[in-house]
Amino acid sequence: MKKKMNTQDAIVEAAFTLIARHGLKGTSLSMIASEVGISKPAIYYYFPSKEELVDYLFHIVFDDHHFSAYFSINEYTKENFEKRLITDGVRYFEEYKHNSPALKVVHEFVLSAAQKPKYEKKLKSIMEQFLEGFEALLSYGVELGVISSKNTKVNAHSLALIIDNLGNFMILGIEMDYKKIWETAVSNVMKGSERF
Amino acid sequence: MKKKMNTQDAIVEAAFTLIARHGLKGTSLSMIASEVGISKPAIYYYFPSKEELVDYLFHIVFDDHHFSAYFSINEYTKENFEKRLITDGVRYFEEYKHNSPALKVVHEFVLSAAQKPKYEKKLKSIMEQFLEGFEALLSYGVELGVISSKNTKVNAHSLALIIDNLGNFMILGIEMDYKKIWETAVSNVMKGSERF
Amino acid sequence: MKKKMNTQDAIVEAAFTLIARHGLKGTSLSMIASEVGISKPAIYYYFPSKEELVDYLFHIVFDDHHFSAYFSINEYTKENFEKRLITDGVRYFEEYKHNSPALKVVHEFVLSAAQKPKYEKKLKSIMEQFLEGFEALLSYGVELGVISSKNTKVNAHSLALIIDNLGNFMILGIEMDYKKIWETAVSNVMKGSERF
Amino acid sequence: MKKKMNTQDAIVEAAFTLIARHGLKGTSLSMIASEVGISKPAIYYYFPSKEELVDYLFHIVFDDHHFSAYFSINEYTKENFEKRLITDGVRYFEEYKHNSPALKVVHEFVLSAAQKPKYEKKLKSIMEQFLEGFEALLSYGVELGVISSKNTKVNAHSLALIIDNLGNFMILGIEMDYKKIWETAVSNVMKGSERF
DNA sequence: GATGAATGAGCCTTCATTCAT
DNA sequence: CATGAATGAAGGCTCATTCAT
Repeated sequence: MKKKMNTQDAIVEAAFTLIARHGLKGTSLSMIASEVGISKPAIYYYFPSKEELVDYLFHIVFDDHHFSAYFSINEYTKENFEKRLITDGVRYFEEYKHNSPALKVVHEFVLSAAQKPKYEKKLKSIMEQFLEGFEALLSYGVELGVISSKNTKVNAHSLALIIDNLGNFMILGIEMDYKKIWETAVSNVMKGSERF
Repeated sequence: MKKKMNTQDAIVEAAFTLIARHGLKGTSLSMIASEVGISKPAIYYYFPSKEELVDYLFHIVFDDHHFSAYFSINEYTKENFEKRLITDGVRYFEEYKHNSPALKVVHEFVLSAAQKPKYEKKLKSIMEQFLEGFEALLSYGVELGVISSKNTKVNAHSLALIIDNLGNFMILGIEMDYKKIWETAVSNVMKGSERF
Repeated sequence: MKKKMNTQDAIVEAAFTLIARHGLKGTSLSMIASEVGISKPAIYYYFPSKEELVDYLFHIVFDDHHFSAYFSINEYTKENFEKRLITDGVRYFEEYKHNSPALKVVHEFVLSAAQKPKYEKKLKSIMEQFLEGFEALLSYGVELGVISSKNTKVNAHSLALIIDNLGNFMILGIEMDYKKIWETAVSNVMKGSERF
Repeated sequence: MKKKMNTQDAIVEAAFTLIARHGLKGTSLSMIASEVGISKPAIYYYFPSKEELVDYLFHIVFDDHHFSAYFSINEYTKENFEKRLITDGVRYFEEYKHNSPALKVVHEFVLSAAQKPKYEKKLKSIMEQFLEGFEALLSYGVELGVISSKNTKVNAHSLALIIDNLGNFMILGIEMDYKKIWETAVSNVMKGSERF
C-alpha cells in the first residue's frame, strides 16, 4: 500500500501512531526515528524542532476536522433534513470506531490545550466553529420549517455536546447504543418529531 | 487552615496542583518536592515510586468522583424529581467552573487511560458506573411515574454524555448557556415536560 | 596535596584546567565530569547549568584579579616608589610565567567578552579599574614629588598597556627581556629618572 | 563593488564576519552556508574540511598582518622619522576602530593559538616578526642618528607591546587617549625628544 | 559546481531512582 | 523522617561530514 513513502510522510505517520499510543510527551524523537528506520537527526532535516513537528500534526489533524467536512449544509432539504442529520452524525462518530491514530491525537491536543496556550486558542476556535456549524444548520432547518424556531442555540449546542462525547466514549470502548442516542438527540430538536 | 499538614498530604496536594497545570508527564518529582519544600528522596519515604504516587492520586480522585456523590437517588421524590435532577446536575458541572485541580487531573487520567491499560479498565468502569447511575435514577423516575418508560437507557446515556461534556467544554472556557442546555436535556427525558 | 577535595572544588579546578586547555566552548561537561571522576549529572548538583558554572569561574578569576591585589598603594613611599613599582609589576607578570590555568582562563574570558555582552561589561570595568589604579598610584607619586605632574593619565595608561601585554606575550612563550622592559617603562614616567 | 563575487570568496568573507561575531567554535558550517546562500556541502567543494577552511583564513589574515604592511622602513628619513613613526602607528591601530572582522579574527587566532600548537608556532613567529620589525626600524633610526643607540631592543619591544595592546583595548571599547599614548611612547624612544 | 538527504558523535539538560547517613 | 550526593538512561538538538545525483 505504501511501499515507497517519502521520509517526511513516514515521519508524520510514525508520529501519529506513536503519539496516539504514548501521548505527546511520551513520544520521543528517538522513538519516531526508529519507527521510521532513520536516524534521529534526520527528522531535523524535515522539521526544525519537535515542537514544529507537533504543530504540523496539529494542523493536519484539524484541517480535516471541521464541521463542513461531515455536515454539508447545502445538501440538506426539507424532505431529507432529519434523515440526513442522522446519517451525517453517524458517519462522524463511526470514524472513531476505526480508532484511527489521528483521532487519538486529536484527544492529545485537546488535553495538552489546557497546558499550552498556543493550542488552547486554536482548539477553542475549532470547537466553537463546530458549535456555530450546528447553529447554522439548525437555523437552516428553521427556515425550511422542519425545526421549531425556539432555542436554536441551545439545541445546536446539545447536539454538538452529544456527538462530540459519543466519540470520546467510543475511544474508551464503552458500549452504548450510539446510533439510537444520536437519533433521539436529533429527533428532540426536530419539530413535531415522531416521539409525539 | 492547613498549618501543620502532614508531609504526605502536602505531597499529594502539590502533585494535584502541578499535574493539573503541567500534566502527568510534565510533572516531575523535583517539582513536587520543591513545591512542598522537601527533598526529592523524601517523597520516596511516602511513595515507593512515582507510579505508585500517581496510582494513589488516581484512587483519591476517583473515589470522590462517582455518581452518588452528586446525585443522591434516595432524596428524589415525585414532586422534586425534575428540579432536583436539574440542580444536582448544575452543581456537578459548576464544580468545573472553579477549576479545581482535581477535575483537571481527572482529565489527565482520562487521557492517559488510552495509553495505560491499567487505568483504562478502572476508568471505563467508573464511567460505566456513571451511566448506570443515570439509568438507575431514570428507572426510579419511571417508577415514580414522572418519566416515560420508553428508552430509559438511551435517555440515561444522553444525560451522561451531555453532563460529562459540559464539564469538558467549561474547562476549555467555551461559552454556552450551560444551565439551559442541561435543563433542556433533563426536560427532554421527563414525561410530558413543560415544553409541550 | 589535595587528597580529599570536595566535589565542587574538584569540578571548579577541572573546569579551569580544561578551559585553559580547550577553551570555553571546547570544554564540555562530559570532559569536566570525567576529569573529576564523577558522572555528568553530578555537576548539576553543584551548578544549575554550564553557564552558571562558567559565571562562577568568571567571578573567582576576577575577584583575585584587581589592581590592589598586586599594587598596594599605601605601602609606597617617596623613597621606595620606583623600586616598589618595579617589583610589584614584576611580581604581577611573573605569575604568568607559571602558566596557571586561571590566567589562561582570564584570556578566554577576554576573548569571549567580545561575543557575550554579559562578560563584556564586567570585563571592561575590570580593565578600567586597572587603568584607574595606575592613575591613582601615579597621582600619589606626583603628590610625593617623585613623578612629574605632566601627563599622569597617559603615563598610567601606558604602564597598564605594557604590563597587561607583557602577560599576553609571556603566555605565548615569546622571549623578551620582560623585566628590563618594565623597568624602562617605569623609569620613563619617573621624574628625572636615572636615564638622564 | 562585489556584485559577482565567486563562491569561494563569498565563503571566506562570510566566515570572517561570522567568526568575528561568534568565535571560531561558535561558527558552524551551516551558519556560513546560510550566510552565503549556498548549501552546506557546497563548502566542501572548496575546502576539504572546516579545519582547512580555518587554516586558509589564518593565512589570509596573517599574510596581511605583518610589520611592513604598516611600517615601510624605506620611507623613513632623518627628517620625518618621528612623525612617520607616529602616523604609521596611528594608522595601524585606527584600523581597529573600524572594527574590521579581520582584526577580530586575529584575536580569535591568538586565543586559539594557546590551544592549537599548529597555530601557536605560526603566531609566535608572526609576533616575533613584529618585534623584529620594530627592532630593525629603531636600528635604522640609530643609524640615521635620531635615536639613541642604547636599549634598542627593549625600546622596540616596548613600542610593540603598546601598539598591540592599544588595539586590544580599542576592541573592548575602552576609552583612552590612544594617539597621545602612542606619541608619548614614540617620543620616549627618540633621542633628545621634546620632553626635555 | 552544487545539493538533497542522511548520519554518528557529542552537547546540555532532566528524570526517576538509590543509598549512606 | 529526611537529606545530601550521586547515577544511568534518555531527551531535544547541533555539528562536521559523506555520498549519490
